[in-house]
Amino acid sequence: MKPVQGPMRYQPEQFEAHWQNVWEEKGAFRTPQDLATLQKKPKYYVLDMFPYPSGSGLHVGHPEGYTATDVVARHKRAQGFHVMHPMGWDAFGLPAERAAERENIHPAIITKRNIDNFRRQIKRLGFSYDWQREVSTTDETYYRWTQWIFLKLYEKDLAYLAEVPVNWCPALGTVLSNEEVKDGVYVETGDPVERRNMRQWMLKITAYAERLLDDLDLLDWPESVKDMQRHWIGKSHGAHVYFAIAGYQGRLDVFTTRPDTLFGATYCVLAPEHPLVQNITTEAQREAVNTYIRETNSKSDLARTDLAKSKSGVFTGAYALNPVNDTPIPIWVADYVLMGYGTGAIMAVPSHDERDNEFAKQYDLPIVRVVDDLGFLEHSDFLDGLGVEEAKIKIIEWLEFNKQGKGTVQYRLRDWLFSRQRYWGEPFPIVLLDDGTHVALPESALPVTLPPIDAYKPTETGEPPLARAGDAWLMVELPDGRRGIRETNTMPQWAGSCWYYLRYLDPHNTKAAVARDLEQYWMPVDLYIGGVEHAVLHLLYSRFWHKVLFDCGVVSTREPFQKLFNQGMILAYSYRDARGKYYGPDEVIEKDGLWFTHAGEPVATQSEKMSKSKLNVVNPDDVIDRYGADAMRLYELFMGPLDQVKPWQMTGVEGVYRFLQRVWRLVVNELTGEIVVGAGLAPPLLEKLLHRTIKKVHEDTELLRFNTAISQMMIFVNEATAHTPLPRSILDVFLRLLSPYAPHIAEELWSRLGFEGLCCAQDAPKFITSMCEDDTITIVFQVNGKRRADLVVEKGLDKAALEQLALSDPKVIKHLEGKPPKRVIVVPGKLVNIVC
RNA sequence: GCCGGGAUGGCGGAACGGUAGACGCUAGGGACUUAAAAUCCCUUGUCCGUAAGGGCGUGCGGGUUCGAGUCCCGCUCUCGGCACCA
Repeated sequence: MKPVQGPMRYQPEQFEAHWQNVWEEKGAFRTPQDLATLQKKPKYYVLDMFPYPSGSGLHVGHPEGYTATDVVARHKRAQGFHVMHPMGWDAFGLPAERAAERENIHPAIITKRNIDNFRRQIKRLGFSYDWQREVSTTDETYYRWTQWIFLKLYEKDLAYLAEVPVNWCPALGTVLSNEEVKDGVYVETGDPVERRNMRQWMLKITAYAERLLDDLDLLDWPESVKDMQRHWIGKSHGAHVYFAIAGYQGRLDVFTTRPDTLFGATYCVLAPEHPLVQNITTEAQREAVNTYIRETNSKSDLARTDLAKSKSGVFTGAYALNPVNDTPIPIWVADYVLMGYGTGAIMAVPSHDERDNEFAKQYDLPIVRVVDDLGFLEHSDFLDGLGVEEAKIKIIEWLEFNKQGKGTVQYRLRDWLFSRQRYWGEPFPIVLLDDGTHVALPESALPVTLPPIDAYKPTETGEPPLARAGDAWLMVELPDGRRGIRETNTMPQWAGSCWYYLRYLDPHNTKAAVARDLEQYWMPVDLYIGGVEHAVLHLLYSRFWHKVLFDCGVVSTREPFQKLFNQGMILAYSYRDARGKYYGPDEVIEKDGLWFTHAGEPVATQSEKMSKSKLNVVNPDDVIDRYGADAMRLYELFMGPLDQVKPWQMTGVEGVYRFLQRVWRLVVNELTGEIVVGAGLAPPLLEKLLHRTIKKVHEDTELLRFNTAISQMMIFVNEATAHTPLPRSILDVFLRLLSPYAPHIAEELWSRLGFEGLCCAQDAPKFITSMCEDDTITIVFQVNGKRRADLVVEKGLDKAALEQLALSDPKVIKHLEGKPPKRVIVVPGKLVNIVC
């Protein structure tokens, strides 16, 4: 047959949308809601991380994880599971609010516009989501339950108002949580953050620190993500040590992980914000201390971090008394000690702590060694000669016995700053009373909906935007007659994404966040795929809420996400000239491996994160327009292992597109459109290859090794092409195998071949083990570990026979060079290695 | 600085301790075509050689093993994360 591309060639644009409509109309991916039906099959819950529908739409990085979960979802359905595979929108948040400000449109309208665009783009890929379960955090029917969960937190005393130093971001006009700030800037935008004291809502995540840490062991997560969480929680064992202060009544508590080095403490340091500073500073030092504190306060967090290279501090004039020997040691103030950790005060042991050492050298403070090179205590009285661990135990006993301190556990984790001074978020179901107290609204008052306001910015007096709402919204009369004003802060964006995986299970329930029996059937999430950027933020917050809900009896599992998998970022090639100016892919040409602008100027090429400023963003719409959704899906997965960072290459899309064309030609005559089906049986070798392919695709899909699964299907199609026309039995099996990966072409060819029903609704093909094995095998002959020959032999030859064959092989004889074999290693079915 | 990944052809990547480079791309050659596109076939790690064949090859240096991309020790580079947390 002449391989010509005819008029009836593979044209995905002619049928992809059609099949998407058919799936939707027939409810092919709708998951039953009725428990009796559900319980007839095992369940599988495969979840994508909740996308934020941004104004710029999707780029090709987004659908990587979505394609992976979709293949798994379709695969599991075909394996006989009820599959939960939903999609929705984490749609509260700043960008929509800023766009609203710019365009003077309500953020809800911006949000709807963005969601519509995201949904359209996602739907074009033919994912098997159950769209009847779509949720958006911004819907009243959704955030009603976010508020309800907040009430649970409030009831359990896990939500409280506190005057705390917060991360205030002037550019955003709001506070941020610790997790959102790094090096003094907001991690998302790089806007600087400063420290302020404000009265804010906090969630007591620290009360769950131990469980959040321990239960990580139950999870099938990447070890790196668990490590990041462990580090964030930052549990450390140590002791509080109480220092008396010369000439002052109060005492100074310090936290140390090295109580064993107490005899080496030569000074103490307080954080500049420490309340004792003002009390203990002597008159002689007061001015110097106040000056230092003023300087520190004026430094931004960023400057504090930058200046970390050199330490600074000032002497308070006061002396602490070392509890073990009453030695007076000076108390300093320095900003290398943080108020937010431990007690905000330390005992400095410059001999065994790098930071203290640097400080001591800078200010000429004494350094006393108390642990020798072998790790034994010295100059430490009753601790002398002990190892560090023994000494720790002994000194803690001593401190506790003498009431001079106690052994403690300290966490790095701090409570979660939970309020934001923005409009586009969930209002708190809280009323502030005249007397300064606050009360939670009853459940019947939910939802507290967002009122219309005239502008999405703070008031003249610096109050949050919600303070602009009229009295009708702001003023509340409680059932008992008391009057108050509504809380005008809103919840952070993380709130809605903390529990969305539960709402998908029962999205239209008006009586509960999720029905108990459905929750029990579906939870936990079996596979959760998303980017590593949420390793701490979302995944820690979400686990915390889940545990609270567990304690409330709302959920039945200790952890929400059993298996987590991080997809690697997709990069794209960018082109930059010597001056650093970027060029788009259309503006450059390749010549002998080097790249030039059309004007002939050389440009350097590198693969970088996609961004508008680098002119290297690839839009899935463009890819689908040219190659279709199936090619897009296949390429997303064929590029390489899912968890690896890898660059997008348009030529690679052409490769999988050509593969799909070959699949097409297995069934359709491109010139006439006729269906090409042969009579009789397939050649036995092709049949065997098919079974091996089923096996490999099945195994690789289970292990999320999609790239090698696709590669195996390519091998099959390359071979099958040589044997057209293929019998129906072969096509039947192969199309069902291909369907999870390239569902549109599978459906189209399935239908053209006149098979019953929808291809995506069929059972997965099964392989026969005996069919996966060859009758003959190739045995490799090695001489001294080097491959010298091979031989095709029957299966099942024993070691002696294989050894005989190897020793009589002419090439082997040649390489033995007449030397007698010293040793022969025979690996049946594989090789023979002759050592001489 | 600390904690994790990673390093294999021109490129993306394959390889239960057992034939390194599957599959795809790119490039070159050929077929088809008036021509081009598309498609199909062949070649494509590198060096020597007309060939047959052979040498060398998985970031670097050692080691274990009959045999190492794979395991161990010590480095280099690179990408993430954390970073005055006492």
